[in-house]
Amino acid sequence: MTDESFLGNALNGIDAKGRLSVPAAFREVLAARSDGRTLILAPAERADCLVGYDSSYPAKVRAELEARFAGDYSGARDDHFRATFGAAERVPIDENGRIIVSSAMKGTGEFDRLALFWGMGDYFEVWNPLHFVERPNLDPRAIRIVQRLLDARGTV
Amino acid sequence: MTDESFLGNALNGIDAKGRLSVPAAFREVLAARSDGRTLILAPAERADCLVGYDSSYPAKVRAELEARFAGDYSGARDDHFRATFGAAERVPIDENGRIIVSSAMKGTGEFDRLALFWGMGDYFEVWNPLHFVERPNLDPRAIRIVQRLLDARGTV
DNA sequence: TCATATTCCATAGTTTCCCATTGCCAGCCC
DNA sequence: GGGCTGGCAATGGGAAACTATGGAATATGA
Repeated sequence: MTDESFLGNALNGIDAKGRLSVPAAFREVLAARSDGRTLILAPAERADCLVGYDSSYPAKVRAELEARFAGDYSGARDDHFRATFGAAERVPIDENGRIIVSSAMKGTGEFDRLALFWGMGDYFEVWNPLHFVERPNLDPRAIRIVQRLLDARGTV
Repeated sequence: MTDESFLGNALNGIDAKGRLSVPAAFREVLAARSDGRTLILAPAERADCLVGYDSSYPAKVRAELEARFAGDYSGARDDHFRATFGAAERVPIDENGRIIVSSAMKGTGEFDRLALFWGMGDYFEVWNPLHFVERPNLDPRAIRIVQRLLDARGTV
C-alpha cells in the first residue's frame, strides 16, 4: 500500500519570475491523492508560512472547521473561514513540475530567494527557510537539517 | 509474528554514491510488514542515529498524533508534526537491496563510510559504528560485537 | 507598444537502473 | 575430511533517466 503522506523536505529556489519547483517526492504524493496537476496554497493558521495540499483537501478542512466551530455563530467563526478559504489559491503545476508563487503568497510567506518545503503528513508547509530555523521550540534536529541545506547553498 | 521483529545487526559500507545495502534479514521483515520496496528513515529522538521502519509507519503515526492532539490547535501541535514528518524520508529499496542515504540523513547520522544496522524489535536503528561503540552505559557485550565487526573490516 | 505573464526548450548535476564482480556459506560428491 | 559447486549477499562501475533550474520565444493585457 503506497502511503500518501507528505514526508521529508526540500530547499528550492524562487527565480526572478516567481517560479518554484515542487519537490518530485511531493508531486508524487499529490498525484496519488488527486490528479497531481494542481495544488492548493494558503496562509498557515499559526505561523508565517504557507500550507500546501492536494485539491481534494479543502473539503476535509471544511469538515474539520465546521466540527471545530459547531454551535459557534460568532464573528470569530466567520473570520476563520475568511482566512482559510478566501486567502487560498489553486495553483497549476507546469510540465516541469513548477508553480508560480503569486506576489500575494510571496508576501504572506515573506519569501526571499529560497523556499523550504516541509512535509507535515497530511499536507506540507512552504517556509522562508530563515524563518524556519529561527522558530523557537522547534525540534533542533529539524533546524539542523535546514541549516545544512542552507549551508549547501552557500547561504550563511 | 516472530518473523516480523527486527533482530540482529549488520555492518555495511556506504559507497561514494551514498548507496547502502539493507541487511537481507531486515529486508525480509520489511517485506512481511508492508510491501518491502520502501522503508522510512528518520532522526532518532535521543541519539545521533537514524531509526528505520517499514512504510506503514507514517499512516500509523499520523493516526496516533491526530488522536493525541485532538482539539489542540496550538503551535505545539504543529511543531510536533514538523519534527515527525518533515524530518523523515521515504526511501526506495532497489533491486539489489540497497538504499540511497541522502546528504541530509548522512548529516543527521554523522556517517562516514560505514553504517551499523541494529535491530530494535519493532524498528531498527542505523548508526555510525564509531559513535555506537563510544556510547556510555551501553551493554559491553553489544559494544564488543560491533568492535569485532569493525576489526573484520580492518577499521581501527 | 511596452510590460508582464506563460509556454517551450536547453542543460548540468544527480539519481536511478542495470549488469559485473567478489566473497561467504551450505550442501554435495569423491 | 577435503575440495568442488551453486546460490545469495554485498559491492563496484557505467549508462540512461530525471530533477531542478536558466533562458529564449511566444502570448496576453494594460
